[in-house]
Amino acid sequence: MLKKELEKQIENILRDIGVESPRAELDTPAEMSHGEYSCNVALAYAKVFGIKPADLAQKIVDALLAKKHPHVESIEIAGAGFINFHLSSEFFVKTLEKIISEKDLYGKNDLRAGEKVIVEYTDPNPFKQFHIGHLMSNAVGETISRLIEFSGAKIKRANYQGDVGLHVAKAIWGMQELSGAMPYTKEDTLKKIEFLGGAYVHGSNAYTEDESAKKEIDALNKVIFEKSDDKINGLYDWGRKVSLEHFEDIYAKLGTKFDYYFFESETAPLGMFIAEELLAKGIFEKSEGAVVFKGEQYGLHTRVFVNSAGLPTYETKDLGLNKMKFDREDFDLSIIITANEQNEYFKVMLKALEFVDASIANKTRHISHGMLLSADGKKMSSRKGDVITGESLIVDVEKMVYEKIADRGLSDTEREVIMSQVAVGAIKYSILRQSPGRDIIFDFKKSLSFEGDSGPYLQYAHARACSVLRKAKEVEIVADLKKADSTGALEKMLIQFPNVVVRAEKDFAPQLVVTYLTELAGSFNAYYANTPIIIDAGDSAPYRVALTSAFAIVMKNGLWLLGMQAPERM
RNA sequence: GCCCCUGUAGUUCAAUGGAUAGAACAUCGGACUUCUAAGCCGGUUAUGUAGGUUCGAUUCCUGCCAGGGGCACCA
Repeated sequence: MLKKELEKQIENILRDIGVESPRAELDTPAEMSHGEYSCNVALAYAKVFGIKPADLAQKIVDALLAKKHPHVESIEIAGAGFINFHLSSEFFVKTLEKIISEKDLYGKNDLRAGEKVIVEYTDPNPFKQFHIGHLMSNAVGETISRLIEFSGAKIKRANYQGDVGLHVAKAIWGMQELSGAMPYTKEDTLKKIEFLGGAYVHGSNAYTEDESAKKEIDALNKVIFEKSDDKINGLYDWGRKVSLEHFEDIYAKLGTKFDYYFFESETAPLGMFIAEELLAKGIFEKSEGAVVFKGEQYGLHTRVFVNSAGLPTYETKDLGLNKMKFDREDFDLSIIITANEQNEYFKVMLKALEFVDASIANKTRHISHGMLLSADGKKMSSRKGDVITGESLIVDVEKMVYEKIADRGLSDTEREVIMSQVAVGAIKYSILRQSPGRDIIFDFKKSLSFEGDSGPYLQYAHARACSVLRKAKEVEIVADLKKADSTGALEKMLIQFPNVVVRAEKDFAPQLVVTYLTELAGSFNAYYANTPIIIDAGDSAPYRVALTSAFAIVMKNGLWLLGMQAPERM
């Protein structure tokens, strides 16, 4: 890699003039006129020599020029003492060649070669609705999985679902109350899901509003956990199955394929075993009839691991879950993605996990996504039933896309496929455009807008490029990089892709990919609007077609990283 | 009360300690006999506050102000 070679060269020069273990890092300047790479070592080390940064920069540049790298066109000193590198047109042509020959592989790196990583995300609960929060977890988790995969690791996608616990008791209590309205087996999934959702809301409201219902639900929770009543078991099996089948439909649409499914009903027994061990060791203690972990001694807070009824809480199940993951495979890294409201909780749970197995705890990392707030800044809640389900959101956006592409001359099947791809792209973009962990103000109208900064903007640029490539084929123009135009903004953007991927992967920052692709699409759109690519392009046509092809590849790879499809027409 | 997170343009968001803080929406104004106008070109507007560290701070540290989340048997 050119970047590393240049960094090494600069470090050697610094060492020659007396800097001990120097570190030189090339940056990508925000301003294109500053070249493709810039270096700030002169500013950092000027004080060591007691000279002006510009003078030190000159020294370094002289040494660099004495052994000039063949891919460097020119080196200049700018600003307070930045060293800016302008790369040669041969370098750009070579990179474009590389993009076209590597195709889907372009932009990959080997930072995590040989590693095994597990990412847990989405985590919807059977008996409850799949709401927009799950959509967010899925979008973030899928893109982080793909970034890690693109860095050479073997990735396993895991989904952890709460099939036991108080929410199940609330739902089953509600099912019994509303049993008259229970859909027949033949009726479609949506009806069943609606019924389940309603049952949960009913049970949840009763739990807070009606003291005797609360007692019944608490008792039911124990019955469910012990599987001691056949009739309840029947309701349980029905609800669980309906939920899980529904979830699979959504995963398919979102483009996620899970390798492992974990259920709380499985993690609870292992968790209980662990909790008892920790209690015996004195790490956990009894308090008011419950088993608790006092986090205060580590600057955290106390949490209940086994409640006074003797049932495991989420805390204990999580201990079992994280142990169980490492029983499956020996992972180098385990990532858990949840909403940011669980940040403090995870600190406590991970602290407790240290006492179970320190190496597992050290390899486990919690990443949070933000909460979805409605336009008035309030939290959307599933307990009150005013939730927007994942499904309804996707369907609403799909309808809009369907209308929009009515006059594109597409077949019905094409139209349906594109509708879904663009709708999912629009939703994922609105989630991934900002840094994960921050709340998202979800304004329906804006999030569903296809103008400007949006998923469809990226997909549209890609579809246009594909359209150009189809045209090129039609008029028999073969891509060829020999007759290069002068290097422009589009070429400069294209060669940055691998650097962006590395940064995004290191920081788990998908928004960097989003921002980059948005700028890249802008570059292509401007190029497209101002440059004849085929018609009236004369001798330049083969190069311009090749450039268009390189753009389409990078855009497609970038969209893949974000978990979005790249339709060839729309 | 204690702990954590966040304050950037009218609004929604970007910005690995670096150069003139970058987009989009909104708004106003342009271009089109051409390969997809979900597009292109141009105008206007921002780092909560007071200090500190640094050659250099939106970024790191401290105080204050404002908003959000968490803090015992939900997940």
